[in-house]
Amino acid sequence: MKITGDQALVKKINKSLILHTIRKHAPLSRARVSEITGLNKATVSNLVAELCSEELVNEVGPGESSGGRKPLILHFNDRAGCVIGIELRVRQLTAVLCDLGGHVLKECEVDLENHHLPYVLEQMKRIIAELIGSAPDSHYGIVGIGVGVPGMVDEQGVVLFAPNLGWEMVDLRGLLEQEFSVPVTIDNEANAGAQGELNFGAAQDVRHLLYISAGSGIGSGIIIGGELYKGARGYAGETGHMTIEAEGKPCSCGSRGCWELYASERTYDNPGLNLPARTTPELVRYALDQQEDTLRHFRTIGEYLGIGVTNLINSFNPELIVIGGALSEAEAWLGEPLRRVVAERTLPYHKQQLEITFSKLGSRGTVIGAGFTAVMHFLGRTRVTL
Amino acid sequence: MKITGDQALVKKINKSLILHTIRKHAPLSRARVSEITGLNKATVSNLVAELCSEELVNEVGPGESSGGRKPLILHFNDRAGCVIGIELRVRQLTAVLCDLGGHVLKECEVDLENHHLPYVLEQMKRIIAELIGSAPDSHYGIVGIGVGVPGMVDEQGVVLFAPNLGWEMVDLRGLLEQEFSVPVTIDNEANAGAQGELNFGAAQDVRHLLYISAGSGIGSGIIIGGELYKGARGYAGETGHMTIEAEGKPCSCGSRGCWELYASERTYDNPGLNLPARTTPELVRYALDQQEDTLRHFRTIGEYLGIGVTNLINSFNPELIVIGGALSEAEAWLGEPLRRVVAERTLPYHKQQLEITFSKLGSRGTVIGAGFTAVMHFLGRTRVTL
DNA sequence: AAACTTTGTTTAACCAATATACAAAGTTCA
DNA sequence: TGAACTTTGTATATTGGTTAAACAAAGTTT
Repeated sequence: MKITGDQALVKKINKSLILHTIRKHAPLSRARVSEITGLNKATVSNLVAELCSEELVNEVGPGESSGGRKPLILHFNDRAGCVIGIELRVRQLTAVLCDLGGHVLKECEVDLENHHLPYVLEQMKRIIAELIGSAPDSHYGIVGIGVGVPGMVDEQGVVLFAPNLGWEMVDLRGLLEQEFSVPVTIDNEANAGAQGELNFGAAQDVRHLLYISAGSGIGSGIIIGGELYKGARGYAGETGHMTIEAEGKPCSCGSRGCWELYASERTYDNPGLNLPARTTPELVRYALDQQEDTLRHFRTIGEYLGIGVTNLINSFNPELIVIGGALSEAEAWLGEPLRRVVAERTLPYHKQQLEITFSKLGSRGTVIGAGFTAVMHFLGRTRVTL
Repeated sequence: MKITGDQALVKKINKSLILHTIRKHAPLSRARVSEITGLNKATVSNLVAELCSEELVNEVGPGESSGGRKPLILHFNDRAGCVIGIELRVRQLTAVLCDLGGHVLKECEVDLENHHLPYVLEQMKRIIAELIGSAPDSHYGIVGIGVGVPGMVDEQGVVLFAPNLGWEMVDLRGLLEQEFSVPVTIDNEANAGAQGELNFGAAQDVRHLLYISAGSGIGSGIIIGGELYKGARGYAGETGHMTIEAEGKPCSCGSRGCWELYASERTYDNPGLNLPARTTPELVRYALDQQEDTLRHFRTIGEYLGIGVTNLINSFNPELIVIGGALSEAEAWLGEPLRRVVAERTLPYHKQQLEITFSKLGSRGTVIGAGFTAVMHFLGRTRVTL
């Protein structure tokens, strides 16, 4: 049964529109909301009253007059509730407590000793419980938990396959919802990162974004029309296994010449390179000391990143590309070769209008994005397409 | 100013829903429409009455009773108007006159002697005028012209770049609208093909479709959520220039190792191959005669197609992939190697749920799709996303 | 202090969907 | 055969949302 139109829907659309207008443009008056949205002043007044009584919006007193009656200033009430954002990584678990505005209230980290599901789940539950315990009192309390995991996730929040954890078909959402009785959203780590940059980082208000998470592998978060695109079964964006050398090195995925064999931290293990270290933070320090092998290798990685990025540009024609993940810390050395290769290899029209930047949120992008996914899930959004 | 909700919008949503329900499920009764859409019977009655008086829907008399009063059968009125679909190719111009149901009423073809804009435009105008002249009388007359061109097109219908025609920045929509005073839609040839398969061919009711047009080059039409995805500037889907060999053959686009150098008709010119012909239809005949070099080459093309298709699967995770374009005529020889390579190279979860088929509409897919784009533009569609 | 501006609310009107009742036209089964 | 049931489609009154217009409140300008 499809979605039909009735008055309830109209109200939902307009209320959602007003809520998100206030969230993005606060502080502002009812009159300004009416101007921005095109809704009648009376409609705005009514719906704002409801939003206020739902504690999602606050009236914080009069503002400056612009030649008439003083406006009553509205704010989105960041403190109406809290969410928990979690990033599950290979060696660590990062978790944050955020308010509805995405402000981090508390942060913690645990090292993981192994990847057995019961153990990892135990750690997650412990850290979540701890954060929930330290959450400030609020009208809605904890409204959701968002998790970013290094693997493929379907629409139901089942981790289909996470090679770095050795997980297959883990119903992570079910397990966490059962424990905490709040809505849980599970997302691929790159998708969470994309959400973070889209809402708080380098990609605010971008319609078509490609977020590339380059770390121990490569994954992409694809935002189309302001909306996360997950594909038919939820595992779009597995770009690390894009072939860039038809007869290249064999990959653990069963294919050959995969992009991430040439442009991720997986290259560090290559013995021929003579690298003085095996982790990005260490190599960054060597690069700062002008260590030759490191500089050369970063240049190579940058160039290979450029090849894959070019492929994605040709397919998606995004407005903006954001490079995130552990490798983004090497921006200083990757940026030039990456942009050079993209400029060399893309079609002329792409060059003019495409921007490539590195993550603004750095290593916290994913965990903030995961949390924010839960916020958006709580607030909802109803829109019309013509 | 954003889209707001009011009663007019509600009506638009429901009317659009009913119209498209009838279009897809006809013949059917009002009661059935009410069931399918979830709308109240009275609402359906009212809106169907309007659609009838607008001639978009016809009541064609009573149907079979299922134990009660006989239903009054409704049809979408294919004959309420006509559209013209045009496919502009390198050597030819194909045009069809279609009714609103996508049925071809008349078809013609012109050979092109050169690609100078004035000459091509002259031919297009002549052929369009001829088809308009032969259109049957109908309530709305000619409601639009849809064109598929081998190049990149922006949202305004400007052909940004069409290397095979030597065109740059041609405002084709403007030129045609000025001449004929009906809405004109211009689309990339692969996008038009995707629309054709989506509505009439191998991909009916698929939500996420990837249509790959393999001919003199390779282009892709990307359907996301049932909607054509054009990217930030309208040139998403330029997948032919995806790198599959980082240091491969240089391409005329300025890059190297582009997919279409290995998996399109561009391979035919490679002197080392010893091919007995240089066009797909001829080679198909040789393949039918078991000509060895031809069979081997088709196998190679199929394998390389598989590599690129794998890349796109990893990025987009579509529900269905349809291979169209001139090379689809060689399905018998391309299918096995293509599917084999995809099976070898994709991640395990992709294999289970992905289908790869070849175009059902064959060479007419593009021109029908182009026409149908004009139909959809005329009918409009208003929907809600939660 | 009078005139004008700006903000936000109140009022009445409008209109689309809906539930409900109902009419029309069929089938089923004793 | 005819009474009971089914199905289809329409008519009616109600509901509940947006809106235009008037208005009230609170400021600025001259």
